[in-house]
Amino acid sequence: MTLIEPRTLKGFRDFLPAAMIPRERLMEVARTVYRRYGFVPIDTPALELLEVLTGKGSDETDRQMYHFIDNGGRAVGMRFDLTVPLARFAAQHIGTLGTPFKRYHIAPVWRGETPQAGRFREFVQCDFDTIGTTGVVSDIETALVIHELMHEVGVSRFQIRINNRKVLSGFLEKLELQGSSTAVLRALDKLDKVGVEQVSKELAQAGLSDQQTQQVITLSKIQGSTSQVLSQLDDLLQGSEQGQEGIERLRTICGAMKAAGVADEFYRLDVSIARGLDYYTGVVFETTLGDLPSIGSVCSGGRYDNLAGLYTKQHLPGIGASLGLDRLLAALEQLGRIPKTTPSADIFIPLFDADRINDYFAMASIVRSSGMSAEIYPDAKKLGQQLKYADQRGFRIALIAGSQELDAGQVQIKNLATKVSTQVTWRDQPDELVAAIRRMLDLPDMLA
RNA sequence: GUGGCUGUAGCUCAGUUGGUUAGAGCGUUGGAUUGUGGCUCCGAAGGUCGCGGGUUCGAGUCCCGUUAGUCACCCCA
Repeated sequence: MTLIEPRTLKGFRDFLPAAMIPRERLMEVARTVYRRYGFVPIDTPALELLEVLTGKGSDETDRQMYHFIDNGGRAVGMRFDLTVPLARFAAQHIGTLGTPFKRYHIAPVWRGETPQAGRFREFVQCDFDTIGTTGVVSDIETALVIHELMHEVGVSRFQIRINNRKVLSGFLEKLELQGSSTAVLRALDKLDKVGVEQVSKELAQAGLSDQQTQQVITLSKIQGSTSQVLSQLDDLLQGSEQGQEGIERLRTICGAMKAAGVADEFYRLDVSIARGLDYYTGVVFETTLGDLPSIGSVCSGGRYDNLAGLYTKQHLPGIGASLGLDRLLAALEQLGRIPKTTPSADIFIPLFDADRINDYFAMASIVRSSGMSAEIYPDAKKLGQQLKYADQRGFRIALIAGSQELDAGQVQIKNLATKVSTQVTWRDQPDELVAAIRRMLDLPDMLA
């Protein structure tokens, strides 16, 4: 019989424990931060009817979507983000949920695009959105959540770049360029990457006159402290009601961030941030890592006017952002920030004497009820080999007991890092065992 | 979807102008007088050189195709 070569699909990956542990940690961090701000969890199916998913999508997302005909003849697609499912979800349930509604959603999505570093065909997004309100408080909260997420994850250098689509639209309106807004925004979005010259060329190709191009470039060159940027924008957008509205909101957001204790280095007003997606209408965010900008944005989002217009007549404005968990993880890995050792439990119990498994299980049970984790080695191998395993897995304490100790109701508690060990009588006094382990863990680490 | 680079053991790589049975380190595994690990020493397993075709007396090495990774475009988390 010929063997089937075991492999995963292009852009799809397995996760070994060493990768899965930090991955779960990251999800836990995201959950904790979201809950801290009053967001509640939801989940939706991986598969949706194709018409639900393609409704709003651009040609690009349609092309990247996995879809097929199911056994009942229905056209079905796999979700490529969490926002479209949210829109459908909101249209169906907002009546019972009420507004404002703040939810988070941590789940995998699928896109059939060419994989690259930090870009996969199956990846987890951690979305959070506030729907049913246009209040600036939600804008501020979104920025604060992003800021807190990055901190809690352990990234020390990052920058949340903030812009407002209204500033851009107001500006384009002034130049009578509303029609080519998408092209202009796309060109602006990659200013960082390709430089002024290339962007100018692209703008010219989009049908802008030399003067219009010049104006757009002037706008994109605005930079400096938040107050500097705001005053320059003020000048440039005199007479544009929409533009002034956008500037005012940015001013409020930055002021509140400062008041909330966010240091200047972590955010910046950046007019070139436009985001590709067309449905953003207000504030937009993009977060890049100071130590690895090339991997792109790890957390992006923005405000939209009408989330679920395709599915309901109810008007649902909102704002949200998405943390790219797998991209962030790829970045942390490239930066060497993923710890190598993967401790599976706190306490290791070698199977010293195969005839005394009842004693080992009794001990493990005591340890586990105290809230610590314990593992019993499955084979009665030589003690040295069992300890070697414990050592490699990063266990901190071993409970070693052969028939002699067990007959006396005792066990040896050994700190694997310091090699210090003590003897304790545990039979009929489980608290003694737990206390002795705690004492052992509190001892200063002699090797450190 | 388009183009550039890469693909040798589980991992990181070496492999000379094409020339016998393809190597190293780490890891895995067994042992070093059957109750205590990380070090050391000895031994072992593990490779259809990504896959398929071609050129050649002979291909890991050259050519073509394909697949996967990677980078750029596009798009985006």
